[in-house]
Amino acid sequence: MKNALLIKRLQSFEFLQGLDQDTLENLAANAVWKVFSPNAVIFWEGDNESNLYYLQYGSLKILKSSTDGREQVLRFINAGEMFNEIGVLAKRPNPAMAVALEESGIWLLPRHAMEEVILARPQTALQIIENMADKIIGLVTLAADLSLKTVEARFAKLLLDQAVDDVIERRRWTNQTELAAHLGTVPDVLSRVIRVMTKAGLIEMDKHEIRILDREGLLERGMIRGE
Amino acid sequence: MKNALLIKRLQSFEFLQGLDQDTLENLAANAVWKVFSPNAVIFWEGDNESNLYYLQYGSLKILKSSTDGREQVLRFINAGEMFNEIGVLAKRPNPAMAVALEESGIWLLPRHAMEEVILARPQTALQIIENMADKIIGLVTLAADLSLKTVEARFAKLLLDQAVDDVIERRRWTNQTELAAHLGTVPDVLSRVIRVMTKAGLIEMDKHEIRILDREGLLERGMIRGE
DNA sequence: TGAAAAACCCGACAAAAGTCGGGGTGTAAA
DNA sequence: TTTACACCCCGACTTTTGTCGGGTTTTTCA
Repeated sequence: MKNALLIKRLQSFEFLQGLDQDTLENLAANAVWKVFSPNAVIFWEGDNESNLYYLQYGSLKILKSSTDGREQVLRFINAGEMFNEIGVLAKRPNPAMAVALEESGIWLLPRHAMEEVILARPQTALQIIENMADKIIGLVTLAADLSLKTVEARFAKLLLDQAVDDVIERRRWTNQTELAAHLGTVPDVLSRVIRVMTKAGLIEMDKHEIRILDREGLLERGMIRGE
Repeated sequence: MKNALLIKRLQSFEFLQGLDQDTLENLAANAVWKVFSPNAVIFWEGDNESNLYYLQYGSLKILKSSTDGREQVLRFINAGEMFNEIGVLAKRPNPAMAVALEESGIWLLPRHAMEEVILARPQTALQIIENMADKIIGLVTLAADLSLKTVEARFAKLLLDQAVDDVIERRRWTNQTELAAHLGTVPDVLSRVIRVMTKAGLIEMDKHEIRILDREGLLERGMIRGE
C-alpha cells in the first residue's frame, strides 16, 4: 500500500517527529513526489510557491543572478534538508531561485497541510523557527564576509570549514565555476587565488580532492580583514 | 496600577494581537523595560541572549564588524519592530551586534514567557515566522547586492527606495559614515560617489536632506550589474 | 571514437574599491 | 572663546577584483 510507505517516510523526517497518526495521514494524502534532473529549476525568483520542499536525495543550490549572467550562490541544500519556508508560511514571493545540481528527489508538502500540522502541534513551528534562524545566521555571515573579506580570505575560510582531516572531497559539481559563484566572484579570480595558494605551498588540488598542506598559513590568510 | 498600563501596551503590539487576558498578564509580569543611550550596545555578537526585544521608541542598527574596524550594517530597526528571535526561540548565539543610534526604549520579553505564548496560540508562531521570512528576504537581497552590484548602484538603489517625493530626509545619524557602513563600503568611497552623482546632476545633498533631481539617470546607474 | 563542449590556465590590462595625507568647516564642550 | 572633535572634501596612490584574448586539457555524448 503506497500510503503506508509514505507515512513511514514522513515519520523519518526529523522535523515531523512526534506527530499523531491522523495528522501524518493527512499530510501523506497531500504530499507530492517529484524528481528533477541536473540543472532543472525547482523554482524561480519571484515565484509564489506554496509548497514546503523536503529534499529526499540529491543536492541543490539557491542563488540570485544578475542581468549580465553572474550568479551569487546563497547556500547549498543537501539530502534531508527542507526549504521554501518563506513561500509556504510567510506567503512571500521567493527572493531567490533553486536549481538542481544533480538528479534530486523532492517531497512537496502543500501549505494547508503544513498549517494544520503547526496548529496541531506548535513544537513543529518552533522547529521551523530554528531552521529559519540557522538560515539567517548563514546569510548574516555571508553578507559580512562579502563586504569585509577578500576573495582569498573567503576561500581560505571555506576550505578550513569544509575540510575533514585536511581534505575536501570534490563532488562532480564542485568545479571552479560553482565554487566561484559560492564565494561571490568569477572563475578567473578564483583560479588566480588557487594558483597563488598552490605556489605558496598552502594547498594541493586535483580533480577529486583539495588537500590542505599548511593549516596555519591558511588560517592566517583567512584572518586578513575579518572576524 | 503599573501592570494594567503595561498590559495595555502589550495589547498594542501587532504581533501579540488576539492573546487572552491570562497569557497577557503573565507576559506583563515578566516583561522588563530598559532605556539605552546613543551608541550603547544592546547585545554583542556571540551573546546568548534569551530575551525577545521590542523597540518602543528610538532606532538601532544591527551590524557585524571586522578586526580592522570596518563595519557592515545588516539592517536598521525602527520603533515598533521586534528583534532577536534567534536568541530567544532558536537558542543560537547572536550572529551580530545591536547598537542604539539614539536614545531607545526597549521591552525585554523573556524566553519562557514567549514560549508559553506560542504554545497557547500557534498563530503567534506564524507571525514570528513571517517576521523572520522578511529578514531572510532582506539579507538575501543584501548579499546579492554586495556581490553583484557596485557601490554606486547600491547607493542609487537605496536613494530610490527611501525617497518620498524624490526627497530623503536625513536624521541626525544619517551621516556618510553610517551610510557607508550600510552600503558595505568606507566613507571616502561613498563621498566620491556622491561627488560624481552631484556633478552629473543626479542628486543634490545638504545637511538635512538628499534630493533626487534625475530619477531616470539614477535608475540607470542602479541597474548596472543588477536585478 | 572523434568532435564539440565544458572546464581550466594564464598573462596583460581595466575598472572598482580602498587607503593615505592633507585640508576644510561647523558644533560642542572646557 | 578657544580647543577639540566629528564630519566631510579631495587628489594621488595601491590593492583587489574583474575582463579579455588567447591557449590547453578533460569530459561528454552522438
